Amino acid sequence: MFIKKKKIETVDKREQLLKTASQLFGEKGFEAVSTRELAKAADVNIAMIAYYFGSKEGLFKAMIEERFPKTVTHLRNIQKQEGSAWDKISAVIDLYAEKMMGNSTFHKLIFRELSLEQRPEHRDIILAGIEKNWEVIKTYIREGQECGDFKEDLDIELTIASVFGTIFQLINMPCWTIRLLGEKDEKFVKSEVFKVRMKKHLKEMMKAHLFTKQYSEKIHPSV
Amino acid sequence: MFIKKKKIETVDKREQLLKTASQLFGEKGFEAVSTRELAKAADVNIAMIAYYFGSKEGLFKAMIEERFPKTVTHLRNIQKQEGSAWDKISAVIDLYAEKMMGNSTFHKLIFRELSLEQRPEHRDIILAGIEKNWEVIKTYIREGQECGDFKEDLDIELTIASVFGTIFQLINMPCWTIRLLGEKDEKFVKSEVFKVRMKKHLKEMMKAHLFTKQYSEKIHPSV
DNA sequence: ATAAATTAATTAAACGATTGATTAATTTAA
DNA sequence: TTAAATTAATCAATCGTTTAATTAATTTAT
Repeated sequence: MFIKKKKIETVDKREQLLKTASQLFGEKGFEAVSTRELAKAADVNIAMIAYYFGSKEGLFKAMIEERFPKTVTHLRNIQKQEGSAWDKISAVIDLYAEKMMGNSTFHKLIFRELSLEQRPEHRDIILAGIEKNWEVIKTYIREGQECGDFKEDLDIELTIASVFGTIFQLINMPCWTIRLLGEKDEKFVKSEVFKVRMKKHLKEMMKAHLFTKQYSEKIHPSV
Repeated sequence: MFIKKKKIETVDKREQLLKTASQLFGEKGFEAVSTRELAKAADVNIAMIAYYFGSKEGLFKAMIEERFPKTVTHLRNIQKQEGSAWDKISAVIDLYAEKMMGNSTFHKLIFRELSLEQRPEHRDIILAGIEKNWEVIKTYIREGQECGDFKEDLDIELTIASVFGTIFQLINMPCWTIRLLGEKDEKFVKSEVFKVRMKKHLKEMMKAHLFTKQYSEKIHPSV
């Protein structure tokens, strides 16, 4: 009943629906967006939601599954490149800063879904996509520990939570962030200036947190 | 039509509504909770929502305004106590860890509201309540800088974002946290064990981040 | 190659259910 | 006795979904 043969010349209304859903659900939340509003914004007839996705819920699920960023590939590419453990952590910070700033409405939606006790099935899909990434990041931290650069007694999991939490807090609540920074326009949170500042802070904080005192003295010799 | 004389002996149904609203809105989100479900869970007639709060929206707003934690008083109490700048930062971490863990459904709701582009009026109420707190925390960090304990070139605002972001990430997305930590039960996120672990991580990270290398050597002399 | 048959895509209209809100009547307390 | 508190019933509006009809594209048969 669903996917069959395909017309080749018409505008892809399925894709329009996915795009609009990501935008509106991200801004307003799943329940706050009606199918009528969504269809109108996507310039598509309401019935196309059922036609392509079965239901509003089905559209939401498809959107998560199809739009979920395949970050694990990028993370593993970092491994292949030469460089110290710190270089890899630094690259991880860059990667997530770029990904989450470049797709902030989608990430709002993802994390909001994780904070809700609705739709546990969706939470499982999301978490399955994220979990693999943590293992790669853990590898890099352990690598730094094994070569003696990083502290032995780190709480690796909560360190990861701090990196994600910082980016999430800043990106997903723009109104919070601009008030904290004394800015006027919420667009600042999407600016290059802010991205550079966020990366700098995270790297400096993580440097201080991860490196042993010995290493810290090596690269920052005291007077 | 709204607040008038008050019975003294009857169960306070207004309070029941506020309590239930905080719980259900926190778990499911504002739009996902119907007035009927809410009234039933509060064991109260639907019409009481309009009677006491005018509307569902009014209940939500009243709940935010009346239940919003008055943290700024506790923060200023920290100032009064004797102790180094670090002692104060440490007390701030303890305070927020306790507050947010002790009232996690409410905080879910607050932060979710900030991530939405709905109801800007509510965002303003929330932010007005938070903003004052930041100023107090900034004072403590500057105090540490002035006495030479803390680094001069800190990004104070983003440091605050890291503390909030870490706690928020861990508390408000329990399913995320237990997957990261390899735990089975979401109740772990509410446990004393976890609270201690979170505080320890945050304090160690902030110590490394805030203190100058000189100070770090003083309290952690190298071999 | 072309007409007929078939299937996919799209539409406007309507479905029953549920939504938040309100009514008018009743109970409760002062 | 009077005003506050509470109730069951009902309101119009909107919800997600479905229908039945139509158009557009593709396949099949000639």
